[in-house]
Amino acid sequence: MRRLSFEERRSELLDAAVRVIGREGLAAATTRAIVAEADMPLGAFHYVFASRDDLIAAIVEHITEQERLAAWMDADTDATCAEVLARGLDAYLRLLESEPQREMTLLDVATHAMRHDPEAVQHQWATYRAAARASLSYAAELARITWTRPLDELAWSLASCLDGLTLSWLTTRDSDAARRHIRLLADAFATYATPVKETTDAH
Amino acid sequence: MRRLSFEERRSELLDAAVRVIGREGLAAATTRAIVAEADMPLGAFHYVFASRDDLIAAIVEHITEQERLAAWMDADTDATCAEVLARGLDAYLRLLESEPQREMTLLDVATHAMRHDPEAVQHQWATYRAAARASLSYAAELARITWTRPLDELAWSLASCLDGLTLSWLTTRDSDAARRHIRLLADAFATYATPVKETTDAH
DNA sequence: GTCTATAATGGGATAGAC
DNA sequence: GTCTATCCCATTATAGAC
Repeated sequence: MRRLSFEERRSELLDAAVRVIGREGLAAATTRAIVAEADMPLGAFHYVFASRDDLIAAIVEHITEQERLAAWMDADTDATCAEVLARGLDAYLRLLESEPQREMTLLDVATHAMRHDPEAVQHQWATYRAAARASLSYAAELARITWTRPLDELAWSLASCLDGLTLSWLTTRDSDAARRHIRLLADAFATYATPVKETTDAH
Repeated sequence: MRRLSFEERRSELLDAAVRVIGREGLAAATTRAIVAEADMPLGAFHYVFASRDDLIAAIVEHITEQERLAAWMDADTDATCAEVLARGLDAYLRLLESEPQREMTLLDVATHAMRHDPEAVQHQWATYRAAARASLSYAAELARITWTRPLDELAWSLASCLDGLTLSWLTTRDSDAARRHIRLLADAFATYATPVKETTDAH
């Protein structure tokens, strides 16, 4: 029918697979379901991917490229460190609430890859950690503070807390409790902030 | 061959299923693989379970009965609140390190059940939260403190942090970072502790 | 290059002999 | 009650027509 380049086909199949997994889970993402979602004939699948396993491996990398902390902090006002962090975490929670399938897809693929491709998972989580690190740096800038503990350590902790927030919200769907938890987390991290000397503030 | 009661059979099949899922993941836990693990003929499966879905649903409940915080805190010394908590969290981490399959099984089953039986997952996480609550109460007793925030709120947060610790350790396998994170968590929760007046200490 | 038709496998469930 | 043999379906992968 229509003529697609290798890359277009690959990309459409990956997107279709992500949609199917989001709706019905990894187990339901058969080659048939994926090509149906992408509106291609079954045979087209193997133009691009050697096997179903091959596609699933590709999904791990495909997902990693997406930023988890996309809509993070806003440079709004003169907020305290805890407020800046709480706002950032709340933005993440709102993303989670609006697109829970996104993170469920992530969990599905991650649990699969933990067994079949551990290195890919470690790489994926390293990406999250880097994002957490960047967010902490940015928060420090906004709140005009510096961190009193190594940024890498705090980033590991923040990434871990985000994992926990994700899993516990997905399982309980208790948004009020999640928001109370966010306040607690923000306060906890703010403990490791100290005001930076302003240049305009010198004596 | 040998004659087993309904309950014995059921229990052996569930245990076998948990072992298979632990080793190879939920997708690999076919009826054939499970009965092979339990050393039963294929037909025996349907003596007990109407279908494979039926067994998977039963696994969720079966797992929930197991305590996640089994080996928690020891009543050892006159420790501070943060120390008691850190020791408890460290005990959990050691359990995780020694039996990672246990938690991977849990994740596999939970992600499956999130789509197919959300209520069962909420029930499972409610159990974890109750265990977290009990642990916080016990820690308060050991460290002779009371909590300055509602116990239920702190329990939700602790359970969430445990979820995060689990997921981030499983994905990174970085035990050193996990232990640094545990110190941070213990300090954060200790923030909400205040010394209780001792009865021997009155006036 | 594209797609249909089919081979080959593996799985859930069950019938029916013992 | 127990287990073997089998049915039937869904799946992956491919061969081969267009």
